[in-house]
Amino acid sequence: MKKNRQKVIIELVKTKRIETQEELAEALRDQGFQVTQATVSRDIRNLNLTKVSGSDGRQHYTILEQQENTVKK
Amino acid sequence: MKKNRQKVIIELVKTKRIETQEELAEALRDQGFQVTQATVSRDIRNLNLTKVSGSDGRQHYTILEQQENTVKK
DNA sequence: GCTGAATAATAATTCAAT
DNA sequence: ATTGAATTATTATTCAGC
Repeated sequence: MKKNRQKVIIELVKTKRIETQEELAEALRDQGFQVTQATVSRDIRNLNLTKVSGSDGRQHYTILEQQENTVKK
Repeated sequence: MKKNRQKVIIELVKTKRIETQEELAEALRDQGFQVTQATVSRDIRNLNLTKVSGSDGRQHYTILEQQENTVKK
């Protein structure tokens, strides 16, 4: 189910250095979840993950704490 | 100069709802900065901006507070 | 070192199916 | 409502020039 997968995604992002959505999709497949990049893209949106560029220049996905100042609806 | 432009970028992101880098580039051109998407991409990396997906589904760029738990070097 | 044009790589969406 | 395949849109990078 979706919720399950998303829980794993969070774990993965926290532990591994995921640099692309394909990479994440692969990692998920390793865990037994058969997903494609399309789905990962949607999960990422749902979970509010984003690519951040570390000071070293490499980019990777991270969980994003909600920190909005401008309205959102 | 670069620093100037980046200051404006932050303002723009805070005030307007910038959804793509092209959009940001345009906004900058309105302010008198002649830039292309390539440069904006680099600025965004430098400033640690990222696209976040608001609860409503729309995505836009935001300033990202550093909130890393996993190592970064 | 900073930039743009062109390109490559990546991510979001559409559309159909379930 | 969720997903994948294919497509489109967007972003990152390369390469050359300044």
